Amino acid sequence: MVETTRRQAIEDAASALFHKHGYDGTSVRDIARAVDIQGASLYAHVASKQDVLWSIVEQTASRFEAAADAVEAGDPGAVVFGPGVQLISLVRAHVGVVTEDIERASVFVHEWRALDRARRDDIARRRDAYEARFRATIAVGVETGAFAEVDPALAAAYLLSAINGLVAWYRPNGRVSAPAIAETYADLSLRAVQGHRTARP
Amino acid sequence: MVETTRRQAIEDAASALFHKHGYDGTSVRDIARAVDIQGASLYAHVASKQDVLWSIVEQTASRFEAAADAVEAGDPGAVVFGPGVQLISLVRAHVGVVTEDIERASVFVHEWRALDRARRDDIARRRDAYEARFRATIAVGVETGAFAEVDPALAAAYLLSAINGLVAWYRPNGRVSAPAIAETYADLSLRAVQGHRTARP
DNA sequence: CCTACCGATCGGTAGG
DNA sequence: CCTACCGATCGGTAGG
Repeated sequence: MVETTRRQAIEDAASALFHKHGYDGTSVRDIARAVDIQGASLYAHVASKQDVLWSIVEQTASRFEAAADAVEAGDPGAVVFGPGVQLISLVRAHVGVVTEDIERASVFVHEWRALDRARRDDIARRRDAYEARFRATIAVGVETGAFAEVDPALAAAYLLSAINGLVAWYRPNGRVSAPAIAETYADLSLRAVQGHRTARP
Repeated sequence: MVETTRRQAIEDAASALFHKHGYDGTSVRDIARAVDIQGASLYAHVASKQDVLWSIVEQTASRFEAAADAVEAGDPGAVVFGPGVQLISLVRAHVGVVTEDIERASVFVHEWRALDRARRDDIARRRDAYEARFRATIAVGVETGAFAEVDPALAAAYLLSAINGLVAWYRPNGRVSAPAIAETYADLSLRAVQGHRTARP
C-alpha cells in the first residue's frame, strides 16, 4: 500500500498547487518538490501531469454524483417531500462535497478546462447531467406552483454558480462553519426560486 | 491614433485568449499570431505580458466600480427607494458590465490571481470594497426588516458568485438575451434575501 | 526513486 | 515591426 499512499500524497500536493496556481501555473517540479522527490521521479508514480489532473477531477465528479444520487434515492422525482425539500437537500449535498475537500472541489470547478479534449468532453457531459437534476427539481416546483415562474435552466445555473463560488473563499476553521454555510446557502437558494415577485415601486 | 488602435486590438485578442485558455495557458506568441505580427514585435506595443493582463483587469474593475457608483448616486444608503430596489439596481448593473464584455469580465473574474503581488493586492482591495456595497445594502435590508435574517457577508458572496458564473456560459446571441438574464437574476437575488424562511416538514 | 539528458517552448532583448 | 537570439524552464524519457 506504499504505492497507493505515495500516489495519494502526490494528488494531495497537486490539488493544493492547482488550487492555488492553476494547472498551467504549476510545474511537475513544483508537485515533486512538495512531496520531496526529484521532478523526474514523479513519473515513477504517475503517467503524466494530465493523468494527475484527471484523477482529481474524475474523483470529484464522482463525489458530486454520489451525493446527488443519495438525495434522489430518498425521493426520486420529489414526489413525497416536494421540490422545495428536494432542492434544499441537493444544495446541502453540494455544499458538503465542496467544503469536505475544498482544494479538489476548486480544481474540479476551475481546472477541468485544462483537460485534453476527450476527457474535457466527458466531464462537460457529466456536469450537464448533474446540473439537469437541479433543473428538473426546479421545473417540478414551477409546474406545481410551489416555485415562482422562473426559467429552470437559468435558476439552476444561478444557484450552482453561487455555491461553487465557495471554492474562492471557504476555509476550514474560517469564520463560518461548513454546516452554517450549508444552512444559509440552502435558505438563500430555496427563497430565490420560491414565492412570487414582490411589487416594486 | 494608430498606436492606440493597435494596442486595443492586442488587448482584444489577449482577452479572448485569456478567457479561453487562461493567462498561463496563453503565450505571447499566441497573442501576436492573433493580431498577425511576430511574437517579438508585440513588445513594440506592450511592456510585458503582465502589462496586458493588468490593462484588461484594471479597466474592467473600473467599469464595475463606475456602474455601482451610478447606482448609488441615485440613492446613497438606499434611503429613498429602500434596500430592495437598491439591490436590484446593483445586480442589474453588475450583469450589465459582465454581458457587455464577457471576455474581459471573464478575465477579471478568473485571471486576476495571475497578477503579480502588488497589483493582485490592489485588485483584491477593490474587489472587497465593491462587494462591501452589496453587503451594506443587504445589511440595511436586514436591519429594517425588509429582508430575512441573513448574514450580509454570506449573502453578498452568494449573490456575486451567482452572477459572476455568467462568464462561464453567457454568449451574445445565445438563447437568453442579456436584459432577460438581468431581469431574472435580479428577481432571484431579491427573493433570495427577502421574506422569511418557509416552514419545512 | 535518482542522474543525466532531450527537444520544445517560454517571456523577453538587441539591433536594426 | 522584423530577424536573430538569449537563458530559463517546460513535460517527459533513458537507463539504472
